[in-house]
Amino acid sequence: MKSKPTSFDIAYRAGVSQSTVSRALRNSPLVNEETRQKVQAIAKELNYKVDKNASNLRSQHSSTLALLLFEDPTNDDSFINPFFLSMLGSITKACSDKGYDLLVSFQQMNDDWHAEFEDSNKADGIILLGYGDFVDYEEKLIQLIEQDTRFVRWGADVESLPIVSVGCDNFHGGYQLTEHVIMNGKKYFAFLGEASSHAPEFYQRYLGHCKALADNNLVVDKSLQNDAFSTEESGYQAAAKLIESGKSFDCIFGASDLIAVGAMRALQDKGYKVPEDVAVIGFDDIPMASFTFPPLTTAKQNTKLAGELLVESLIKVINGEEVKTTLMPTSLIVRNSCGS
Amino acid sequence: MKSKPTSFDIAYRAGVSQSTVSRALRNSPLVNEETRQKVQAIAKELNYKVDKNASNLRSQHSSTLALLLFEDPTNDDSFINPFFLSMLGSITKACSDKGYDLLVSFQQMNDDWHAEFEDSNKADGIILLGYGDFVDYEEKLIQLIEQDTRFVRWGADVESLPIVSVGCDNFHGGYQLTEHVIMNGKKYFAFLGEASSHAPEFYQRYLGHCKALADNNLVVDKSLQNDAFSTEESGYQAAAKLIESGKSFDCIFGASDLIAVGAMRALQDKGYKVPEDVAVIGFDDIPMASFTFPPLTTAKQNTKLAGELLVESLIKVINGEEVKTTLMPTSLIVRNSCGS
DNA sequence: CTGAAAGCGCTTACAG
DNA sequence: CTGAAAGCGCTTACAG
Repeated sequence: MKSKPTSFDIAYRAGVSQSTVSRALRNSPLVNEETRQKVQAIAKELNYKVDKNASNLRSQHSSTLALLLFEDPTNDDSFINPFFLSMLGSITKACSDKGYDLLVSFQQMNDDWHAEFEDSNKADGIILLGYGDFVDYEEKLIQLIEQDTRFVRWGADVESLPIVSVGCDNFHGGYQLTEHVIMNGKKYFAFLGEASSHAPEFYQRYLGHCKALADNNLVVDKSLQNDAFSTEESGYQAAAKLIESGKSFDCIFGASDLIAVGAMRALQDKGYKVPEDVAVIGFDDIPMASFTFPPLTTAKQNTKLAGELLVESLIKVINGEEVKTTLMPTSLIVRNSCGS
Repeated sequence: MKSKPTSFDIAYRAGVSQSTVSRALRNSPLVNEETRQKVQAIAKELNYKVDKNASNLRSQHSSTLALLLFEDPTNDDSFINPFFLSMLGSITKACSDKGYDLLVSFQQMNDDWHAEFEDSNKADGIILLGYGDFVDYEEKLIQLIEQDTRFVRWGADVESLPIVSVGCDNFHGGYQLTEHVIMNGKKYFAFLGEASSHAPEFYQRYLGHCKALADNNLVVDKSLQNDAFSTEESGYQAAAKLIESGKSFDCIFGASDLIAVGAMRALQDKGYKVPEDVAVIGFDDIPMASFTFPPLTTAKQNTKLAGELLVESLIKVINGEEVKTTLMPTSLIVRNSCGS
């Protein structure tokens, strides 16, 4: 295996100093055009690439962003939530566009994630993506702040802490979705998903949902809210429990599409017709939402835009620019699961 | 912002030399147990993390793997093929398990991907994942070999080159799927997907398909094969063209699930009943396959296992161990789109 | 078991 | 516009 060329090899061939090679390669204005061209030609010929470890070490930044995906340990099968998977896709694309490399890692919620990447100088900053008990999560966020780690996160705004978040208007999404189903004549809503400060996104959706009910003179029946976390299986179980309880309802609002899909399956297994007997609505608009039977009405979170905003915000944080938390709108996607 | 501690800071506090700190932190057997404990305690207290840039530079390896996702530029919307997305998920998990970091990047098929990651010492090796015209792709592979880049790839075996691949038994998968539908009484098969050396995976599926037809005394009608690449839209178009041609057929074999899903939609838009009028089968078993209506019969490629094999194989290649190309079995997933 | 020293391949003041 | 030199923070022979 021939050893890789260094900037000294190029300097030697070009008849200039190594410093000049370094400048020429980075298009420094301090270098003569002719020299620059010669150096670059030789670099190309030798298939030379700057050693990033050396340049990062010297310049103390890495042009690399880290993505930390974390999940609630309760969900321990090996599949990533499809919503986060599509975020992962859009973040990867956004990083390429901005000229950053992306380091991806998984952490369990209970791991000790002392921002290993940033501390070890492998990344300039971190994007946090995942669900988990927010109360536990908040502790970690505080640690990150104390360590001066530069990061942005996906999720609801955390008013009590100086954190840059990018998230969706969950409240409005929940409101809009509920209102739409009310227009279709449904009156008795069940909500599947934790509605507490342990799950702020779900909670906001629930609050929007309740507001829509109240604004339409409908009653919020607390006993029709069952906890569920974002998996199909959990949605199935929660819906099954609801059905067994014997309470009557004509719509199930799944706090996420995965929950809604599981709920729909539970309903159909028990002989209910969707949407005639019970309408079902979800949240996220994951790819499979348009393929369920009937196709799922949901609130779309724009993952492409979210990925771009997350990356752009983090780059600004790294550069010390001022950045504000962004609240993206959701869009109502009407399909057939809500009765039109 | 306080500056990060270095190994010298720890050495000073521990009253030992910096070399000893370095050894203690890497659990070298050359260091006294007591010294080691003291050093590690201080490191923890200062929240010290080894600077990876410096250690990689010095030791000339990085404990990082790079994943190069490439796509045919014809598919230029921002969504990654869901099959690769789930591979991405499993590769990420496999890397964490093996103690490697993962750098992810996108490349267009026509980019100059001179293994930028490896050359720049950011990664010890590369995993190649994507579809594209294989003839173009092969050129790139040859370049990588010439550069002594360590890599493994997902896909069909390339017999002519010394390359480690991990892939599925596409031939057998195509055979098995076709045979199953023949059992269900279908006789006139259309195949949507390029069947040539430009797309070896699809081609193998096609060949397996043809063999199954021949073994069952059915005719292979070449005019019922239409090119398509792996998007829903392309599948829709190819199926629409097929329908317009007026030829008769009672089964469509989509070379991938995405193609099959698009074809199913085209059939239903034209008033055909699936599977009564026309059966549809796909390949991959992407998440949405179980949610289409009717649910799609397909050949499952085990992405979890694939990710693990890819990572393990690459690590072996990096360590100079001998590795062979792996051919994973596919499994027939029978749902309702094939008539039982 | 420990320390002094060299050096990985760059970038960047500093001097001209 | 260019070059000589220092130094980023480690790892690893080498010597003891």
